Amino acid sequence: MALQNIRIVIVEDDNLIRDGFALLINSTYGYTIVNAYNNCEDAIKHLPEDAPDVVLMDIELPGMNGIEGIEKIKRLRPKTNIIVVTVYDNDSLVFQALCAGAGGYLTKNMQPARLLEAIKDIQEGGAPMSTNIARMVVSSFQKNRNSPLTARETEVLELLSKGKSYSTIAEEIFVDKETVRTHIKNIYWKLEVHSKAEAIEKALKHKLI
Amino acid sequence: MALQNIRIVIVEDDNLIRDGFALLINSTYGYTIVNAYNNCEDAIKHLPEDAPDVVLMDIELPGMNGIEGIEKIKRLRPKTNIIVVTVYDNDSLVFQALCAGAGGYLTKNMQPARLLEAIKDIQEGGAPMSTNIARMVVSSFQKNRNSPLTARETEVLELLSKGKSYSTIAEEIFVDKETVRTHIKNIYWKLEVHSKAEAIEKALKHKLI
DNA sequence: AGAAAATCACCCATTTTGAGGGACTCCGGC
DNA sequence: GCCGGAGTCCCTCAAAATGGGTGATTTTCT
Repeated sequence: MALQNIRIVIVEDDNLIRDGFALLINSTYGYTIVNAYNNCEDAIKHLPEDAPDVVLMDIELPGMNGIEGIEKIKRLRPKTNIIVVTVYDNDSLVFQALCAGAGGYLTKNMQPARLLEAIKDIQEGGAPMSTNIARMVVSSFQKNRNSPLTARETEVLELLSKGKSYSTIAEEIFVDKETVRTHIKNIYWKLEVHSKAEAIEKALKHKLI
Repeated sequence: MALQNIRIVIVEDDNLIRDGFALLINSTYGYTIVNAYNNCEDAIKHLPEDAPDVVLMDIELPGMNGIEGIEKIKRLRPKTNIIVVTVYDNDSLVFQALCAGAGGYLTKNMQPARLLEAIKDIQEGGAPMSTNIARMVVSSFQKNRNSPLTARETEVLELLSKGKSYSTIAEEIFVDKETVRTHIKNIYWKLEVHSKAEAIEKALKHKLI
């Protein structure tokens, strides 16, 4: 079988970490660091020549940050697999990175060997994540189990959040428009809001829908 | 250090698979199968006595299906960790299961040892997933990179999808209401729709927002 | 039996929406 | 230097949607 050599680019501003990763990866058969940068701008400039299969991307960087970097790289070479490697594990950054196009997310407290596994995993169609990141991602799907809203109210609010009008909602759940109005009035009262936008905002924030 | 014995319940209607899992797990130190059922109803009935830390749940089951089962179990014992183990890997089922409260999702083509890893992982705050499932989950965050909409139009549509009115959107992005109206007219033209609800529906479907 | 949930009704004023026109900048690519 | 896309703003019009108030009946579950 032909050797499939995985071409890897590192973007990381800490020299020690960058060189450490490079050494580890280069000394592994089948993995090659084609280049290592300390900022996104340079990495993007050399993207055509480097032609990486995988980019290991830090988030906090001088100049363009990692999130923007991910976006630009994915726009220029959509097939590039990007794994974020960072110390940050707060919700906002993780979801921003994934939305921008990251295919994996590791926090720097991993064992070095995990890095190699992750590269292999993402090349095989996986999405390598540190345990805490995976949990955050999965949790993001789950609703609040202590919603003040009834099942029907939740259903109505969900349809409302899809931009549907009272009349459309009424048709879809086979009740009168007046009933929908009553449900919405009760929703507003329970959520202590006075408009559709406020209700949706609060519902999303508390994961009621 | 005190032995931490993980209490596990299996819900799986295939006798062969169920007994296989049970044998594997019971023969591993620190893991105990407290009970194994071939349907959700029985598992839920015995939930208080079984007091499982982890439930391994199949999806296709006689009677109540796995999704409903997950919901009920999480409602009764929210701290129970549920791992779905199934042959199905289509988007809809995966997201339904995660929304219902599953904390992990494995497809049955795994190596048996993966099951033990997964149980350990979920007990330690992770979210074990098969590679293809992880990729599906991560992909669900990513937007279509070939949107027909401009950046501004996307921004407007995003705000519209949060239930905001033209005037509110105008205020938030510091332009005139008339400008918002123009953007929305262009959005409708590009998406070939004639209302807010249709636009949002189409945008969500094609992951434009 | 009582409470919570779900259903429908009617009033009113205001805001929002969708569709049709037209017009003016600013900027990047050719 | 010109063209076109993107973004901005303006006007009119009629229909639809929204939010608030008040009240009432039925169903469901405990």
